[in-house]
Amino acid sequence: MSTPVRTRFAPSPTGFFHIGSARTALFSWLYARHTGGTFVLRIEDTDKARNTDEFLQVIYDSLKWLGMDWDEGPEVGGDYGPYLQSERNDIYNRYRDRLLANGRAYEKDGAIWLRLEGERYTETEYSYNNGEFWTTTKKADSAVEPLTRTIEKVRAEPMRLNDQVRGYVERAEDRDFILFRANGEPVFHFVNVVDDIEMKITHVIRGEDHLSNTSKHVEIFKALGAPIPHYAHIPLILKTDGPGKMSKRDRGALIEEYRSRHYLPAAVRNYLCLLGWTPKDGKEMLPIADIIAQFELTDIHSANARFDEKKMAHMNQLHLRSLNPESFASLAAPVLGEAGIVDEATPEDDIQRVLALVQPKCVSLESLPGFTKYFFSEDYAFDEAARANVSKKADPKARCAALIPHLETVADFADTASVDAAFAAAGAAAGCKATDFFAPLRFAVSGLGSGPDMHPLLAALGRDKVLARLRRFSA
RNA sequence: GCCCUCGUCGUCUAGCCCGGUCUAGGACACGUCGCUUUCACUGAUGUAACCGGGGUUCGAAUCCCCGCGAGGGCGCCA
Repeated sequence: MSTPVRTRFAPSPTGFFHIGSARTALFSWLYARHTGGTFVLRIEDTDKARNTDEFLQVIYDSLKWLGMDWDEGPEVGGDYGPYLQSERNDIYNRYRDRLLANGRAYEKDGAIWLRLEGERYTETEYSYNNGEFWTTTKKADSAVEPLTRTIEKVRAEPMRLNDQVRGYVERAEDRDFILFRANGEPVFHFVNVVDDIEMKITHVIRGEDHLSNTSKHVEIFKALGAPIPHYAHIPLILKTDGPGKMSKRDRGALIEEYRSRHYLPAAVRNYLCLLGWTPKDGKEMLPIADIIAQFELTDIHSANARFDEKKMAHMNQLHLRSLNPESFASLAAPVLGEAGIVDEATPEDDIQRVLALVQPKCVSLESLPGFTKYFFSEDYAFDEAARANVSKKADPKARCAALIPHLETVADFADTASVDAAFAAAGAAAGCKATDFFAPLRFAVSGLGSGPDMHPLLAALGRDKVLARLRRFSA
């Protein structure tokens, strides 16, 4: 191993934390952890008009929530700070002066431009529609007189990038571009490269939407005489349906949402890994240590992936099930408290017992309040879909009414043999299977179509509650 | 318009680099069935894909070319 790996995540605080940003951060973080390198967080807040402290906080919180700790950056410091671009103007000016001095930059219209090296020629651009200029050699057959302008172009040496994900990519810039705006502020391309140089970043891992920009960045590195880092352009996350990449407005696009819906961060992280990368051993659900151990940039896919909310939910369910009962309870109890299902007066033992009972059937913490309310209250709702389902085979009220006398003979509902006998007797009397009582019974006592296994459910609710609810329901 | 990238079940993907073991495997979703004690659980099972056309080859999902499709970039936004 030559130089130690340094990766970075460089978000700009202009909106909430997007799922695509989260995955970009994740891959950078994973690679740093895999190689024993350093993960740097740098905030690209050069666009003052769009940045807010609130969004900055969202970035920090989301990264922490997903378990991505940064070795250098805001809050933790480091040798190459400051880590907020808004505080690095002296550095940018120094690099600008260097380019001005070595002739690779010049001033025009008050802005600073990078001078490309190569043969120069002029070309006419035509605009036929909305004023955007597209270079073309032949005129379109439009009735309207086109706008025209003459621009200077350059036949520059193309960059030949050996991208870790995509292999060799060739692309040439063909015109000088802006480094500093007329108002004196540096643009993204420039600060991004300068910071990567200053922070000694060895691997730039970012979305494919930057692939075409990379030729600009390489030109800046070369003009500055700095070594070019390794690049890995990862695929984009597309909308579940419809065209284009996922945007902030799409459902499920914001990390905040999963947090507020009580998704397990480990599950979200695990799912994000699966979008664009596959574990070698074929196992999808993996602890983070295994992912870190296996993660290689060259295994990242090159095709874009569509976001699938259902698979994400499934991952969450798998992670939920795999929690030991103590962990599950410590996460679930606050959710019940927040939903008002339990309060300080609720005996801790009751809560623990219900959670232990329910964990094997639980699909999400989000659904847990509705899934457990009937344990703690007589005021539980009856699910209409479940009612329709239960009513298909037989009238649930009649079934429950038929069951009551048999259950009354059972003294203790924890006595499974007696409970079984009661079901058998009821079945014999009604001319149906013992299990035919289950669905109506469950619906009567819980208002739901599913829940814990029948024996433990009856035992947990107890004889009095079960019979009272049955009587009320069948009346 | 120009440039870059990508193209295996509805979705995420394995296989592709090093052609035959692929009548293309897994997962999610969906359908069916079982568990003579049910269900959002669990087990089994089914439907379903190599974008199209040429070429190379005894043989192509795998290599080459051309189409087509998808995504991205082309800002004094980041």
